Amino acid sequence: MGGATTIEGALDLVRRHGGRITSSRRFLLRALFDSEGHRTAEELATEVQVQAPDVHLSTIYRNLDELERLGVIVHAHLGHGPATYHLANSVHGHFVCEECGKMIEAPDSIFASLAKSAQSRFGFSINPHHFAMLGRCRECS
Amino acid sequence: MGGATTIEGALDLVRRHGGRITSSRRFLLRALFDSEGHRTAEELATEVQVQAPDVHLSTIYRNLDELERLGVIVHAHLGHGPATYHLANSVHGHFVCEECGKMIEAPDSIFASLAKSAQSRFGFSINPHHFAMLGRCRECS
DNA sequence: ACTCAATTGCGAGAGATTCGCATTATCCCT
DNA sequence: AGGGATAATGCGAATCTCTCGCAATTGAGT
Repeated sequence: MGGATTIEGALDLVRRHGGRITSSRRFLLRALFDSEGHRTAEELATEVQVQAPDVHLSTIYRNLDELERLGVIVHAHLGHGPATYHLANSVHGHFVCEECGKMIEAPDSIFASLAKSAQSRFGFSINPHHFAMLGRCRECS
Repeated sequence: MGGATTIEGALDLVRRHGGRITSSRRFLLRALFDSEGHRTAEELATEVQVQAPDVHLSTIYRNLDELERLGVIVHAHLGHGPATYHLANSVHGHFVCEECGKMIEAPDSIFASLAKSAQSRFGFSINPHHFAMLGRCRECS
């Protein structure tokens, strides 16, 4: 939610918040919209640099931060490595096997009853997207 | 489970696995057993160094790793900062407010129905202790 | 005591991310 | 179109957390 469903929509959002449209932003958004994958800042930088070799990794980080503040993307931690980024309009939970690293994307509905108990027991509204739920996949159990 | 309920029990476990009883291990275990808190490696090092100033941070990390392999302690990630360590015999889930940082410890039972759905839908056995569940606490909602 | 392997202290290194700063580029206003 | 304010960039250095290599030390069985 929040977010934007197209590159131009995202750029509009940037503009409306006093930001400027730069080519690194355009390239980064293109990389992000290109696939629904979970990619690290480094991977995104590599993709952007195919078209614009001078875009620096620190610029990627700064733009990722800004796009996250604007609600266009979110980042998630799937394990001990670097964070991964993806579009905010396809948020979901993550189950990651501690043994083999396999990742399963889960619809929010699977967290519904946890959300309810956390709310009634602690007044806490969960956001199940940010950190993965670890465990063992079928094969590794 | 796994674990050990006393310092001497933990040291026995170390010994039985071919490890040696050193004073830094004893001091570290004392710090860990001293309180049920969630403490970072750095905090534990500071505590240990009150009694034994020469114990190096890297020694703390190595001993924490070993104690975790033996099942005496576990580490959890409660946010973007450093990992926190605590005794394995008091594992629990963590709800952390994204706004104010407040942390709530939750009994495993609250994850029971999520565990059941993850198992039946994906054959996945969850371990809800490692990464915190983010969200908003009552005050910040 | 003696020996051998486990452990330690120390500093350097690695991985991910952030920061400072001078330079460049975008956008708004004539 | 031209100019000025300021957002954004490139670059390297710094930060934070944790890991590693290595020589020196120490614990524990004989």
